[in-house]
Amino acid sequence: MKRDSFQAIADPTRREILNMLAYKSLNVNAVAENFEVSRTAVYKHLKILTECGLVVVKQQGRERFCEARLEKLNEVSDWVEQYRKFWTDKFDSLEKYLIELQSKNTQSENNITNPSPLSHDI
Amino acid sequence: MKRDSFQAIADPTRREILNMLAYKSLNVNAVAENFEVSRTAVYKHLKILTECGLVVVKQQGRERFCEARLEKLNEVSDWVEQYRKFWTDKFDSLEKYLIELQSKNTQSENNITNPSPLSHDI
DNA sequence: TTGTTGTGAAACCAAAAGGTTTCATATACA
DNA sequence: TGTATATGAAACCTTTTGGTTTCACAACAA
Repeated sequence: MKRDSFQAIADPTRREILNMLAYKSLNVNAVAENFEVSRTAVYKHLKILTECGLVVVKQQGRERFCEARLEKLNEVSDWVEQYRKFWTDKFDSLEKYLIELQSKNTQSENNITNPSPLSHDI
Repeated sequence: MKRDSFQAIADPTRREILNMLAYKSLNVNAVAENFEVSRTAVYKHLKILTECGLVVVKQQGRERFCEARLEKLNEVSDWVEQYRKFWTDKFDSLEKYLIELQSKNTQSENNITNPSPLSHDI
């Protein structure tokens, strides 16, 4: 289906699911209980979240526990943050933010992830 | 239609439009010229972006200049940033791990592409 | 005036999204 | 064993999405 995080979080139910799973894993039924819509509908949302990596599922007996992988949101964060300066009115704040970002980047220059605000990796 | 920013940026074409308008205003035709799809299709995207306030239109003669209002993205930013710790913490752990690893074996730095082996249990 | 340009809107279409009900099946438990 | 539970999948439906072609019209330019 080639879904991405942007599409996944466009739906308010899916955002709520992510919030619900942020601090504790729940099985499919437990997630579904929190919504008006049917279990099957929630299951489909979970499937979409799984497809784009925002949720992983771990089988445990007949239950399947859903776990949020919120670090996948960095794809969205990176895109949005490149425009942060447009709503951060005080230049100081932006400067501070950039400095903070810069220090992070230099610390990790020799490895793994591309820290560019435009990167869509991992 | 009660659209929100989350839905607006779910579409890649609309994200590209926003990027295009980030630093300069363009009239409708000028925006449309940059895309494969028809002017009418682009116009509809612009309408959606206008409806949720991410773009404002200023008439000038027979032309309508589209201006990005990227500060409206703070709705998205606020939501995403509340979860930043979920990937910043991991990143920190990875950094520590790599620094430790590098001090023992410098060659290993090229092999690590995914921080998931270091996942915290939440 | 006449023709060209920039734009909005209408009618239409196929596919995707989000939902439902129903059924199948594997696991747990009395 | 037999029954309840947790889940996945299929079939189906309606609305939304993203696109098209076509037409209307105001503003500009010759």
